[in-house]
Amino acid sequence: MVVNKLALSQATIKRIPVYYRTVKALQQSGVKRVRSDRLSKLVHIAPATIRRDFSNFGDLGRSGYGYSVDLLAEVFGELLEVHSEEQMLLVGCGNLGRALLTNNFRRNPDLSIVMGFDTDPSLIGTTIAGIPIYNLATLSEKIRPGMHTAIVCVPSSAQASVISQLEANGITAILTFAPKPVPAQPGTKIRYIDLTSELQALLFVDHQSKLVQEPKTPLKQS
Amino acid sequence: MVVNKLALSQATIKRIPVYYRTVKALQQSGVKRVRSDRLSKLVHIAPATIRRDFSNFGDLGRSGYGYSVDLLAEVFGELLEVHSEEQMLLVGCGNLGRALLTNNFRRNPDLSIVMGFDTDPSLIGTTIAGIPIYNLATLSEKIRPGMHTAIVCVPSSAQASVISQLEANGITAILTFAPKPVPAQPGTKIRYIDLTSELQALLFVDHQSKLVQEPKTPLKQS
DNA sequence: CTGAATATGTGAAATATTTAACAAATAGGC
DNA sequence: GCCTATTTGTTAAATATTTCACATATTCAG
Repeated sequence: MVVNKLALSQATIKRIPVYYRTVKALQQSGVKRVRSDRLSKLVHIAPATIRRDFSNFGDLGRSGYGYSVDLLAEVFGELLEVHSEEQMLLVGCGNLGRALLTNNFRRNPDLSIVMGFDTDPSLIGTTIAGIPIYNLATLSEKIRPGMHTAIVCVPSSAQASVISQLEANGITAILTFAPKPVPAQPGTKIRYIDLTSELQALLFVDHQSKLVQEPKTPLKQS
Repeated sequence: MVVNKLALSQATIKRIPVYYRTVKALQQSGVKRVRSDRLSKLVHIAPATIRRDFSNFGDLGRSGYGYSVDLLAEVFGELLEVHSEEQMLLVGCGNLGRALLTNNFRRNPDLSIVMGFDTDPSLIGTTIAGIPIYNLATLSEKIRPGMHTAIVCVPSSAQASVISQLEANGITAILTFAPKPVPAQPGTKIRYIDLTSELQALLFVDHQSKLVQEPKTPLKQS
């Protein structure tokens, strides 16, 4: 096996896709080399953090030169297994599901939603953006071997049931937009995207920062 | 001013909305008290972390009893300023924008998108889910005083320009789905939601965990 | 009212993550 | 080829966050 298990921190793992996207963009602009401080401005991550992250993957850089963009693209592409297309399924073809099906990660040729599932009879049998929508009850018939990944856009109330169905059918990686945590089987990785929480946390810090900046009702000019 | 500036960690801030949602749900089920270990199972956060988070807001709990659900709901609601409706605008009414307009945080009566902006002539002047869509060029005319928050669903290439327009019109909190970091003015808080990165990081950890679990091609049963 | 049971709040330890700072290595002009 | 300017990789320090463990406070049954 080519890839060894790396002891990467969670923080580093979350940054790998960001690095990958950025060096790919540089590569496509014809840039051949990049220094950690230049990259820092592009990704908003401190140069020292970038260098430390990169050092996990061997000595990628050269003192006094920087990093080869091509090499970085290759290394991160390998880590993310960009060489093989990940065929994913999506459950819940409401507004958000439809938006994701339509968008379908077109910028990333290695990510592709290939089928959708729903329980709404008016959707079953149709296609959205060319992707067929099946009855969720027929999941086990439609799923193809080698599919490990699902995107879940169902209401919180339906989520637990949907996720256990997915697990029963060999899905091990799930991205879900319903914020209700569910007990997952040991082998299953679930990532929750909680838009309301993100927004509320943003509003909270925005308001907090205004509390400090606000002038303390000055009685006189001075 | 009632609310004092609190020195909360970023980690704690991100959890406040989760706590709020959960205690609200408990409250609506008629639950009156909750212990940190019970809450832990609901939110998937360690009991000690919950207690430490809560201790930031004063002595909310009582030994041998737990926490009053009503009190928690009140405290977190106050922190998040749920009493006043946050009127937000959305820029970019493509697939994702349309999905968010249609959904419009209905579960949260205090969050509301009240207008959309786009540059596409075929959208300008229409409504989506009852929300009017205006020409982005007329932002300064349409925006209402007291609006501080925007959701951005435009392509990465348009993002920098859109964000500086928003800043020029008094927007200080921005949630965006375009992953390209932009230089923001000091007072502006920007939160990036990067779906592709989330998905790639998820796939990465899923694959990593399989590398360990995989049996090492056993030669014989034993 | 008493005492056993319970569950908080927190000091201290453990863990995770970022950042500073610099020796060592390389680049590239001359 | 030499020498100076760069820029890495990394050690050590700083910061951030989580978790343990338990003294203390409160509950509630009898």
